[in-house]
Amino acid sequence: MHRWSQLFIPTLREAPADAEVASHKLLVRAGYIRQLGAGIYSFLFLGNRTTQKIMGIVREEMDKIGQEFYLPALNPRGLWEESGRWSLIGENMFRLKDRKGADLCLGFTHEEVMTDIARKELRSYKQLPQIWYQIQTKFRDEPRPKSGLLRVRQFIMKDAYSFDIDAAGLDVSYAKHHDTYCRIFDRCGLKYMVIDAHSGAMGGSQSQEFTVRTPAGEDLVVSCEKCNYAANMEKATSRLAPVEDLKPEGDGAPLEVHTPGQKTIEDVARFLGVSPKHMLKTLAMMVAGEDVKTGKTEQRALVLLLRGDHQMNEAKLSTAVGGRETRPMREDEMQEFFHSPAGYLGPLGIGWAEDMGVSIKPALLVDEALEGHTNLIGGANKENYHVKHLTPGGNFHPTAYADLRSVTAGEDCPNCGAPLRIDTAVEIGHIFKLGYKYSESMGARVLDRNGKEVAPIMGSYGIGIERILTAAVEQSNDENGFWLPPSIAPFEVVVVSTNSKDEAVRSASEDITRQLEAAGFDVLLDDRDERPGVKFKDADLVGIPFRINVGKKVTEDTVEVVRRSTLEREDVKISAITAYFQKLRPGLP
RNA sequence: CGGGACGUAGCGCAGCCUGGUAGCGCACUUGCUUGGGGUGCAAGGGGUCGCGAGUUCAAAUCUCGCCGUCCCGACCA
Repeated sequence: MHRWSQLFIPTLREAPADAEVASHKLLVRAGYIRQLGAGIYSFLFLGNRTTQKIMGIVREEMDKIGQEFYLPALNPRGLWEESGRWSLIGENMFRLKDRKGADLCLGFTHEEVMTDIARKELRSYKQLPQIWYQIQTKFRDEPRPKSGLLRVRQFIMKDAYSFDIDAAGLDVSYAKHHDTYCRIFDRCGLKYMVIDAHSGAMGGSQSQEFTVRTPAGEDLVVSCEKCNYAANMEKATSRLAPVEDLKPEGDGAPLEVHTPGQKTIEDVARFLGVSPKHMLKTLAMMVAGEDVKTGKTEQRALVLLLRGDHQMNEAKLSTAVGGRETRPMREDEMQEFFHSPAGYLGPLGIGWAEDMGVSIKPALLVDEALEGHTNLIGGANKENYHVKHLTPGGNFHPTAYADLRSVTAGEDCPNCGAPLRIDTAVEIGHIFKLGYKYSESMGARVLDRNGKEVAPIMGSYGIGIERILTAAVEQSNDENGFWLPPSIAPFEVVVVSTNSKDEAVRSASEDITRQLEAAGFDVLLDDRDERPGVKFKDADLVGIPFRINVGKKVTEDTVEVVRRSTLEREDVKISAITAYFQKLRPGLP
């Protein structure tokens, strides 16, 4: 029997001053966690119980599709050099040296280790598919740990890796994970969204994130109220309201107009009496590229055109340039390439590259929203002048069209046309078709049906264990505390003995606890010699979804059941208490 | 890494400007009291004032350096 009086549950009346988000404040106050350093937390009794329950659910569901491994956190440098990530990841990886001076790192994820096992052991398509997973601690030297458990440097992650003989197989493995993740998060009682995600510069064809809406989140999620469209900001698109192009003046040839001192889009639009929608936003960038002949890294000029009222999205730009690094062009570089001051750049009169391949000519990327539009207004590449009648594909020729803009709230859903909303959210899971990146670079090969050597195709799939807890707390809290879904709460029921001096109350509390435990419930008995008010406050704080108040009414065989989420109270006969909770199962809210 | 703030008892804070006995609330210990929403009274315990140098007769307080934590930004396979 779990007696509060014998346990270590250090609740606090006040939250630490440096806690900002609700989950951080409450998990500390409820005695779940204590901070050891920036982004490093200890889990105490209640916190550990909860993460164990979460891991239990994850394990049960993952075991239906895969096999659990236990892998080293300490990894030798060589392995990570093979995949290229030793240098690619940079400062975000914890590195150390052993006594002999050999370089090691602490596992960031486990693609390398899993692929190493695969390449040493897998020989034939007959051994595929394989799904291997682990639930272990990951280390990341985050530049800025923050928000309690949301962004930390050491955390538990369930990560899984699939190996298939072909893309069709990967589709199956991916779908299995998708369904398993839905079951896991359903069982954890979370209200989550599955969103299309940016696959990153690492390649990979498909990727979805499982996210939970909360103001504490760091991801921006675009979602449709009507249909199930949802996507990461880095990936989201929208249907734009039609824009009627400006009518050409005269013969429609490019026409310079004097715009003295008008630099910003808004200034110029107002000055000329047009909407920013008819303006071109011109962004000059430098992009890192490699010279084919010399192999040297060099900078290349890149100009982006967006509609005047649109915002450029860096992740989309990164995708458009194949993951190469970009940065804004400096003023002196603008002079060099365009002989134009900032604020007056435009696409006319410049020899743009014909394709995105290596070329010494600057590239012109035009946002898809501008495709087909005519008579736009942009800079004239000279101070105090803009140009009317600019038409992409007409009087200037883009190197390519690409999706470069960020969606804004209220634009139309690309599926159904209903308005889109934008929320912050916490990422709790991510599934990812990796492709051949690791199997190729690390030399994993199996023989296919025809005896031909091929690289297996991989997927990787992660779940942040603590983030499930954090998201659940963020989702269900008030100023007095929080309540967890029964499936992941440290206890399902707390029995509050309101008067420890009253023998009838005391023994009834014990009986009820014993009964419920016998029926398989996780019960915490608050038998402390405290005033009822103190116990009620603590019970409200610590995340347990149900409370039984045992008080004066024991003489009438009655106790009070309080549902933490709604604070609804209900009198229940002691003799019927087990049946009462059994009826709530398994669909406890 | 850039900008800002903070570091005094377990937690929350005052004291610092203007140098001189380290203080308050909660928590903790003991006794009494109370017993359905952090009960009341009384008596106690607990501090290298983040660390190190310097200035001074004297430093929590002034100066310099370091360390740590938080917030904004950059970053985020």
